[in-house]
Amino acid sequence: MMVKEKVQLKKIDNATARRVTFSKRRRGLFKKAEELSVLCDADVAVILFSSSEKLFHYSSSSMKEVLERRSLHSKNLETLNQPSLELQLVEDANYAKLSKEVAERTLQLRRLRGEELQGLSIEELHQLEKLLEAGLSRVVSKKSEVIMNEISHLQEKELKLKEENGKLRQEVQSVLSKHFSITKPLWTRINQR
Amino acid sequence: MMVKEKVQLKKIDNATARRVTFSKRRRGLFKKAEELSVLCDADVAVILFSSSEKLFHYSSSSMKEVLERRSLHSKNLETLNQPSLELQLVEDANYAKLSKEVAERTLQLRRLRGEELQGLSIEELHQLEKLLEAGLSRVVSKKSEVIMNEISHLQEKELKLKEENGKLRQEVQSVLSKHFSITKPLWTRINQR
DNA sequence: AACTATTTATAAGA
DNA sequence: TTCTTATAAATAGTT
Repeated sequence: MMVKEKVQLKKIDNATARRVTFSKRRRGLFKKAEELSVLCDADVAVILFSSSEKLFHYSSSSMKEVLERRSLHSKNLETLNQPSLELQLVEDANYAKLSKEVAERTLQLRRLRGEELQGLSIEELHQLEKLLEAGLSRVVSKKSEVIMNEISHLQEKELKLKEENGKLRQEVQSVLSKHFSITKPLWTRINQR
Repeated sequence: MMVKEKVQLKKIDNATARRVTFSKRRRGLFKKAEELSVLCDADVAVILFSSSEKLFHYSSSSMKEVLERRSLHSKNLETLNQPSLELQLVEDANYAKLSKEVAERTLQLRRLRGEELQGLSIEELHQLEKLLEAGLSRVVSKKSEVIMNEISHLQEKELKLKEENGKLRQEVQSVLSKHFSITKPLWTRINQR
């Protein structure tokens, strides 16, 4: 169909449809921006990020000039530590995105700890439960694995030490018995240590 | 006239008409930007200067604070718009901090899901296990609570509906028995519904 | 990417 | 500026 009815102003669920619409409307938006800049002699800049974080931008020729003049100017002045408006916007947008991510992950962590559960539906709580059960099961089995490894490692060590110990005793006994006379009872006491 | 023919893509000569068109198309452009940001989950910023150098801008939520801070700070875009090196460094530090936080939370989330467990000590695995058990217990009990609430809510509804139903049957029975003669067996059948 | 029925934007007039 | 309305332009869903 072709625009059968008003489009609902909400995020398009289907990812493919969303990408197509983004592409079409982006071109439309840039075109409108261009027309506005020409018809009304205005300076226009449009900067946008797709949901996949890809950057697109349009700027009218005079806006470009302004931006470029500015960054050239600042380069001439001193170091190049002053980013262009455009670049700055990109960085700022990234910053905002990061903040959002921190907030999202923090909330999810709190929920996994069993906090902030008010308002969740039964289905959402169920999902959380499944996630926790799966995680718990993996953690427990990893813990067992590590513990078993540790135990067998210690057992090996013990064995080696016992062997060394035995050898040392034999050497000491053979050396001492050559040069000194030591009674059997003394050997018994030494070997008890 | 009302758009009798295609509009020529050139600067509008008449100053009044140009201002009017600027105002109308500016609103149109901002609307399109808003729609794009909502429909496609994109971040959008539009900045424009009228031919009289007046500043206008639109930005979707995640770019908003940024752009607004900027335009407040630098009413005077030509001169005072560049942050100091010092300020820039502070911002960079904040950015680095945020990145680190995102990374930390992401790792912790993955570990709670039972991923990325290699290299953890027995004690750390044990802590993780305790955390998951505590979270699971809280989530399960919250789920029970929500389910019990839902059930008692539904039971209340059921009760009300049954009461209403009973009243309606009585009314119908009383009206009908006044004006018609209906046998007991028929009532029994009706009441079985 | 092209098509097209609809919706949406908007130029000029009031 | 705002409203109206005829017309141009954009575009959603399909091919």
